[in-house]
Amino acid sequence: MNRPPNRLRKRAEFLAVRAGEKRRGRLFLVEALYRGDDGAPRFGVTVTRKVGNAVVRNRIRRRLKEAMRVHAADDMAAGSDYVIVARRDVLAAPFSTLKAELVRRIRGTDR
RNA sequence: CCAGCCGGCCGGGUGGCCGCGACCGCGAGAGCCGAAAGGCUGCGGUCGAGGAAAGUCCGGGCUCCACGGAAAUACGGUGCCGGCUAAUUGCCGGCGGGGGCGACCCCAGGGAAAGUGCCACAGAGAGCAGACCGCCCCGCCUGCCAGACGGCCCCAUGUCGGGCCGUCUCGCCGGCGGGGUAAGGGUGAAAGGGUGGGGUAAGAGCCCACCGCGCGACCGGCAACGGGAGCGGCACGGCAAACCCCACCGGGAGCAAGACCGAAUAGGGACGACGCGCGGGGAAACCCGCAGGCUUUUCCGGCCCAGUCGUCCGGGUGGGUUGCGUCAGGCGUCCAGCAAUGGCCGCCGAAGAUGAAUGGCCACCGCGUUCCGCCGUCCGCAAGGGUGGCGGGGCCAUACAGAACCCGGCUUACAGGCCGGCUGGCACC
Repeated sequence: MNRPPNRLRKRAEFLAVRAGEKRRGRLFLVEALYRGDDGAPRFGVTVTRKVGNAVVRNRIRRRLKEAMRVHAADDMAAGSDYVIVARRDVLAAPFSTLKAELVRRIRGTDR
């Protein structure tokens, strides 16, 4: 549970996930795509420049990474990729709210 | 104590739990991902964002490209003088101008007497100077006042007084025409020096004194520049951030530079194997005719008609490695220098990511601010106020902002705070 999940590294990988299922939420949008194998799940974070300057974007990405690592990693389905498109509200939201929202959206497809 | 000026510095700390990246050591030499190149996985230690990492505005290193050297032209940049630096549009020290009582601050600060151009609006006139009002002179006209002369009339008949008319002269008001005048009004960012006196019809550097201005022998300074005997009645407006002239500097692109490793697939080349519809021309390339195929079918028209497989080679893309942090490096003593800076010696080693590490959560302390109480001190008759200390409570725990090849500058943003020097006031000794 403590090991951080694998990350998406290439722009092509992010673009591929855009074709998958989209789940909108108050704090962020989650895109999910089943790759077709049963390898480890991966995730990535997208924060556009519209959200804020570099400090703001870094902080949002780090909070989401930490929330994924600690609370939501085990909820991801094997063989699936997830992209979290963050909104500015992630910056000020309490950490407990953030992790609850993440768990809810990640589990969304599993049923 | 109050008000202010300048310079330098900091940009929360400690701890706990869970994580991330790089390097080094140990272990394993095994497994996993990948076609390959290559990458990942264990344990321990060390290190891990800023004063601006920002804007990407200058300068340099480094890399590649171009180029015989050099110079010139074009284009771009810079622009008081001297120094410093690898270098600059940077920094330091001076000079000049402007502001402030002062500490100090600000300045795109070469040439307008090489030339061209512009100076809107307003105003009479704007670089040729220029008469709108005003002032003055001359001429003419109307009116008024005064005087002189002449004529007529009144009566109290005067060496007196009064009235009317005409002519002339002086003055004044007004009008018209001609001329003088740049002192005044008015316009403007700017109106061809200022003040006073003389002078004049009125005025005017027309003349004089002082101030200003220009030229300037000579003196000081490396220079910018400063001082200045004497001379000149004054001529020369501003804009070069309009063109321009002068002096100096500059080849271009940038780490997505560049170097290396290196697939699948498509395409290129070499070799080999199999194959190439018929006829004519031609050495061949190729051309013509017929046959065949495609264009839904017929005609017409158009197009196609030699490759396929195997091995090897070379280039490029995705991907990966490198470039990549030991340097114009930091700190300190001493020396030279007003300083920027330079030199000697000693010590230290300090981020290296690439959808991009340096984090998440929490506790305590502390800074700040505000309120209450007590104590000291100063002002005050008092009420009250200023200031300092201690104790307690509340609030907040934070600004601007995230390395992306490196370095030196500049500019911009910034909660809160610390230190030093200086100036002007007030009080006390």
